[in-house]
Amino acid sequence: MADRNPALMAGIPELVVLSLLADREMYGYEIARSIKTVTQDLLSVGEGVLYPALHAMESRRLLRSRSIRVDGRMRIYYGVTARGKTRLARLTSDWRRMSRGVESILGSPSHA
Amino acid sequence: MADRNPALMAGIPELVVLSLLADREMYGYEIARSIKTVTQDLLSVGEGVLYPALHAMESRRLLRSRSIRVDGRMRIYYGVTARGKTRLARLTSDWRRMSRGVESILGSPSHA
DNA sequence: ATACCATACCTCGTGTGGCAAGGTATATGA
DNA sequence: TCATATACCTTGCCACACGAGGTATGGTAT
Repeated sequence: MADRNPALMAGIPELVVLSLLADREMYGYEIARSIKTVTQDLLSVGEGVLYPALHAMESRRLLRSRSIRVDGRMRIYYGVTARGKTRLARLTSDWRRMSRGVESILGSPSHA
Repeated sequence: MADRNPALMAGIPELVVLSLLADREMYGYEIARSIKTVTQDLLSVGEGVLYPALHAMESRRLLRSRSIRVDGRMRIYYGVTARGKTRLARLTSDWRRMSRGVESILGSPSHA
């Protein structure tokens, strides 16, 4: 995992967390591992970023949570609310727009 | 132009400015306009972001500048240094990695 | 018993960096 | 004379990623 460009990561945790949870409920630790495995280590969201993000998203009503005790360990499962789905759609749109914009500059030496 | 997502824009100005200037020298005001036209309004970097960014990049020796007086108005042309080219390569690589990572999550409901 | 690691949650302090809102000044056209 | 485009600039605020640390449990190896 060569990366670590904090600036480029801004806004990404919210987007990928919403996207993952839209598919199924997950708990924090699981989300962190999922991001690594699904992206094949292209992305990684540390716990110092993930947990505060989850709390912020819950307080903004994008997520709801429920605590479950499994094998003596506590897990907090998160799911996406209706508001969260709307937010996901918006973020996805913003991301694609941005991404296309960047690619249009990276991929075009004007050669004029 | 649809609205802005400040978080997702983080790191982008440095990348696109380096990319544009790698092609040819430009001055600040021109860069701002170019970003809009080249991306067809997908991206926009305001002057409150651009000028501080240019100064920061110059002090980090990624850019060099020269002032020229044209039609009574001053213009400060910026060009990319060798260090800047290295930085551009790095940022481009980081961006593509990140972008692929995000797409791999957005484009894959696990359905498992 | 005693390490040790994986699981599973958490917070705090620091630094980077986008952004709006302001400012200065010149040339041009109405 | 007034507005608009050009062309530069700074300040203050705030969002956010990150590393480094902390708590606690269960299983496994020594």
